[in-house]
Amino acid sequence: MDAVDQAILRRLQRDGRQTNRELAEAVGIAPSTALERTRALRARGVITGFHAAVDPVTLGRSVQALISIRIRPQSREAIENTRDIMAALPETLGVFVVTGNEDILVHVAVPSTAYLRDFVLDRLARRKEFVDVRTTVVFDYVQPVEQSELPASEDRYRRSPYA
Amino acid sequence: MDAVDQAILRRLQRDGRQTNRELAEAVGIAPSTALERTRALRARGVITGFHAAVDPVTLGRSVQALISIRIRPQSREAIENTRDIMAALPETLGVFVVTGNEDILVHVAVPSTAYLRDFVLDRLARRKEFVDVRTTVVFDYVQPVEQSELPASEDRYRRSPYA
DNA sequence: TCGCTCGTCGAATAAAGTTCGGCGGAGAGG
DNA sequence: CCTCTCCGCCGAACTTTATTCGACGAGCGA
Repeated sequence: MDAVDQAILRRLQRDGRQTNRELAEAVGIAPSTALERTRALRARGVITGFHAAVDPVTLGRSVQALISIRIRPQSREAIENTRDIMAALPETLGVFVVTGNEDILVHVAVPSTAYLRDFVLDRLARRKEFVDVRTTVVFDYVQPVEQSELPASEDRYRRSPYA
Repeated sequence: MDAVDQAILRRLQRDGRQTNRELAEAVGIAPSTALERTRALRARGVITGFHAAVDPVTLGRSVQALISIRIRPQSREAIENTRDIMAALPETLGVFVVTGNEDILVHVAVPSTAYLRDFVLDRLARRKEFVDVRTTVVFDYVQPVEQSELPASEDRYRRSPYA
């Protein structure tokens, strides 16, 4: 993970479809080397895949929400099952398994608040293992286009630069 | 947005780097048509971009958290500023602007719990416009590889199939 | 200093993206 | 019911790109 790898990672997060030549020139190496570097990043598991980003609004899903769910019994099996079931729903954008009062947080995108109400009341609140379901409307959700390197580095790696 | 467009969207979300020929064959159209369809999806804003997905753990960021922040004064300006500042931090994976007790939810990935503590205490809790900061550890975060179409369709579009 | 190793390079080859003229089906108007 | 028009689809030609692979050279250990 030298500076070149970081530059490649940064650029591929911004645009995963730029040509290999373009990428190579931008980071200052030969195309064949860029190809090899990118392959290595994939092989090492740093890059897990390339995906098209879709705008939910253009698909008629303009309402987003975060749904907190408290699950009882609080067993590994129950929570992992719920996580997978929620992730498989077409409404779901993401699922967090969290500490705190609630066990799971589900990020969904739906067409309307009426749809959201029916979804929550008919699909979630009815389940008896969900002892508490709380819904929060999401006004805005932004994701950085790139997941940059942390300021801490070298010998201070894994430690905080804010201490 | 016919069935072919949906198939293209589904496949490109799974793998944004498959060849156009492969995509064309899979959805049953000519490569030139697949290219035109994909272009149209981009032009219409359905596809907003192509991005490499990066695994935070391989970059030494194995701890994830959700940080709830209550902001006062609760002005549009203060909240939008905070949203943008948080999104620009290297630790940040995503920012939600939400209803409820808190105003903003920040999803971060950091190297350790010690790093998280310093980040929260030194970078966030010190700000006087943040009147409440609560941190929740994320055990697991999963995202569906594809954002599928909702069951409701045709004349029932925008309405819930669960009513 | 010598020899080994590994990353890099660049040219050759294979494969893919891209363009564009023409074809054909669907729908509107007569 | 017929005909005209329009639009999307197709496929071959062309351009650009990805990919392979043998060789070079810097860095390092012996």
